[in-house]
Amino acid sequence: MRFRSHHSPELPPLKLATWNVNSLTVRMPRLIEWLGSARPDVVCLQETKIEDPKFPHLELAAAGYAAHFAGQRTYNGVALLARDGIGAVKDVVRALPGHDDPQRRVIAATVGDCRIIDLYVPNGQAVDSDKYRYKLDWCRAATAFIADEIARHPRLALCGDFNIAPEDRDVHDPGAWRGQVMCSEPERAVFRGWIALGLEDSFRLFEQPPNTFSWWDYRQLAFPKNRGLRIDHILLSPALAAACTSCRIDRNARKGAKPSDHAPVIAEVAQ
DNA sequence: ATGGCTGCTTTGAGCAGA
Repeated sequence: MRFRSHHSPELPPLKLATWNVNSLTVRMPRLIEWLGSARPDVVCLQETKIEDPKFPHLELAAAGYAAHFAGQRTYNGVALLARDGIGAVKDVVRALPGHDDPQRRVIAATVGDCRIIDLYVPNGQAVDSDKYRYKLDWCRAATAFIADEIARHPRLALCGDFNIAPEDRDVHDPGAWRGQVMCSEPERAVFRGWIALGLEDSFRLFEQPPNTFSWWDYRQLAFPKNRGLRIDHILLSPALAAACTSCRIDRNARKGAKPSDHAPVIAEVAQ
């Protein structure tokens, strides 16, 4: 038998993206435009802030994407978009098993031959707050879920707004942020714990410009001054990491009128 | 200097985000 590469050179790479849109209702025009220009195959959205019956799935279908979602009024809410023709979407999970929680922060599904997990990790507000304890408890439940998913799906991508800046180089001013929420040692230990499950941070597989971030505060001209954090991530299982050809943050999507405070992260995986 | 934007709320000043 003739040698055959695992990857098919005739197929374009699979394009995975994650984006906290901070209200899908407000961001729909920008999302539709961005889908048309970036043409991702799979998109994980966070902070949709919309109830399932009101989810704009018809508009997304018209743009060429099938949508699956787990939403609620006002806060939180996640969605998973799959470009038409990329493969069937199966085995959708809309909550952390065994974790009783009214907040809609997770959706997972198999898209084609890849397992996709979309997380909206709690913000945590401040390290001395109840919300911080909720964040760490939620992350503990997420860790068990992720481990179980990895065991059953070798081709897996863990995407989302983690609300964790994993290292000081992911922070515009590490001194000011030291020990603060999103940078505290217990949160960074959670991130390292997910890496320890065998995942790789796709962003760090490649040379990156210094001071590349995915979130900037709306206030104080933080974006033009590039005072941001890298808190949105795409982690890949070994099978996908080995085939990953790029990862970048689409800073342009943070520009212009009515932006989300987050920019999308996009990773490409050879098929 | 503890604010500063933005989105949401049975519509208003308060919460939450990060």
